[in-house]
Amino acid sequence: MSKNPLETITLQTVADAAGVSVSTASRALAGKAKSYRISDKTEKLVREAAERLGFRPSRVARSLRSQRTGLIGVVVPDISNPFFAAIAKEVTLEAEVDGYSVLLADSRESTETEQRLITEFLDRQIEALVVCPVGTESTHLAAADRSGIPVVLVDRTFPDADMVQVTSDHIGGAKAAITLLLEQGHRNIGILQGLPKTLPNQQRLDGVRSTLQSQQIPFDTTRVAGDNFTETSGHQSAIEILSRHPDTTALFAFSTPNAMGALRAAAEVGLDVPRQLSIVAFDDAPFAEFLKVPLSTISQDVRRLGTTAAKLVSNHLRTGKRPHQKLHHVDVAIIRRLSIHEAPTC
Amino acid sequence: MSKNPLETITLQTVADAAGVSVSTASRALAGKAKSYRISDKTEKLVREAAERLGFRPSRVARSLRSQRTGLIGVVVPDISNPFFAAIAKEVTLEAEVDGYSVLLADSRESTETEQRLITEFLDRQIEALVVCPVGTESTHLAAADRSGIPVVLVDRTFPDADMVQVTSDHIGGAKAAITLLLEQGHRNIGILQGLPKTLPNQQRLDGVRSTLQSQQIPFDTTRVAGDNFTETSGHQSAIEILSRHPDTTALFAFSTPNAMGALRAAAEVGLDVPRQLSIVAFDDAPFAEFLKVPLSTISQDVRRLGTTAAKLVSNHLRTGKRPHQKLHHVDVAIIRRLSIHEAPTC
DNA sequence: CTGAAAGCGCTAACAG
DNA sequence: CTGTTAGCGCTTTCAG
Repeated sequence: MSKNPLETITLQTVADAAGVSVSTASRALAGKAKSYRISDKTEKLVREAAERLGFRPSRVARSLRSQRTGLIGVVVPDISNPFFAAIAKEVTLEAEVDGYSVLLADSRESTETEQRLITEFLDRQIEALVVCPVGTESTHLAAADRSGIPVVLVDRTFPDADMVQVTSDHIGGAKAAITLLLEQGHRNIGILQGLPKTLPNQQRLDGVRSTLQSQQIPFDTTRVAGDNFTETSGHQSAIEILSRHPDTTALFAFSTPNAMGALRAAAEVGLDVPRQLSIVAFDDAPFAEFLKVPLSTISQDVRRLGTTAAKLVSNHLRTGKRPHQKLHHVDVAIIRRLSIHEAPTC
Repeated sequence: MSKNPLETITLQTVADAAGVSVSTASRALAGKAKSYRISDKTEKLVREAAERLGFRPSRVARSLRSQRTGLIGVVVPDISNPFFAAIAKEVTLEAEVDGYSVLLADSRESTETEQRLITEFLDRQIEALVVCPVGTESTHLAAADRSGIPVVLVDRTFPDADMVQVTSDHIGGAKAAITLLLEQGHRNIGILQGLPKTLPNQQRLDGVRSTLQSQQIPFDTTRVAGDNFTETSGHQSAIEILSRHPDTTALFAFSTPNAMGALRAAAEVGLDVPRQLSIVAFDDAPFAEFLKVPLSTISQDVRRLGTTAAKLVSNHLRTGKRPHQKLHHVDVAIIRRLSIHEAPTC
């Protein structure tokens, strides 16, 4: 081990090289030469020494001293899911602008893991936290919130938690989807739901229910199936609903994968989409229009969700004030493609 | 500001509460009670005090003292791209197992940004770096490599840089794609390439060239077009090749978006896929089988790329030894779907 | 078995 | 205009 101990260039090294004290070196490099009335000559001396030696101040030491790490924590259930990746992207870019770095963690859809990861991040003195929570328990999040740092919840929110939250207009989106189907004469609509426990799922169900009831159409819970936002769940629940209710003429899938599963199921059962079976899905995907049956979607503005969260965090960080508005809704867009067809008149 | 200064629970607080010195408290909590022969009673006292006060050791202080941050940097060109997101995911999960956290950054396909981000990460004393580099310049990466920490390059690698690199078998994949087409009687094959400067692109071209030549078929560079891995590039280059060489019966697209663009072009020109025009694409996508024309693909094992990189890093970190093998190739899978058809006999 | 003290690299209050 | 000193919270000698 011939590791040269001189290898680490510290402020001391620079100060020595410039023939000044560490404090002067620190001030000169921190751009405080003016306010401390350091001579131009000295400043230049220090700057040159630093440059020459390739001095890079240790952010760890700086963090300990200043109690500011410049870190923002981001915790999502699955970073390989494009939806969460997009959110992470926006937060990352916005953070960078303000000189912050992002600590990323993947909770793997586990509340426990999420809790542990957040604790670890707090140990690292993150200055803000953006999380797409898993599950229905929000106490650990509330705890983080009370720790004083900005905390923003995205997507999977908690209606009665007094926290800053950003979410799509799930109720309005579901309403739009159902309205689209009703307009085409559909009355027997199956619902392929995602993770039942999540608020987005519940709100979409609420939207469906209220829209149907406002049209005097009963909301039949046996026409709802599914337990996840996956292709498998979509496939199973489509099979289930279609066999239980052969009169079904339309399906509302709560995610694109759910819709893909439904497409597969329809093909297996021998139903033609959209002539015999219309499909509309929550969530857009870049490939929706290239599908065999271009999919009509209620598209979430993912980037907007991300930028909104990022702005809330950076504003809070800059001003030191919590945002006045707690709940933030981002509009959804209705994208009509071929997968919705007039209801077959039997 | 009634911010209670007692709010931060430090080791000192715990030591005081337990009636011992900070050193004893530190040792008791670090699980070094045995080796320092601390009495069971004292240890319990400290543990209980810590528990009661909700003590959480500051990782910043610990990092400064131990010179170990437990941070791994991950830099990718675009985290919202599922390919890079998958890599980030694997590294994140593996890191977590070893108690590391991941600093994530998005270079936005800019070498400059990448360089700056890496420097910032180095300032934060990351202990390892995983990067999917942008561009053809690898000097800043080599610099990071020389800094002594494990550095692993993924996907966009540099053939002659003496660094640890993980990449798909692009040559073998291209060979497989061309072989598939040759077997179906295709002789006039167009190539829709991606970013020409990147090594994956060059290697795929190499694979195409050598495969054709081994079959005594000339490699005609006028049958190659394209400048990016995007849908737009795929569309334009397909149009270009098809008009320049109307005898083209098959296209090899270097990315899924390239293939999508080709599909669009084919539709515009009035060519039936796959009857009149076969298409095979590098890179798989989860939706490939649901497309109007299910796409045959040479599928990269993205998770494998990620886990390989992650393992290389964690092994290096654990053992302190650089891996013996520098270049790591991950096999590709050939997925036959309907988009390849026998060459039309004219 | 335990405590006192030094120091990781930096910033800032205090003192010229 | 600049230097000395203290201290951020922790770990680890060195002394008992």
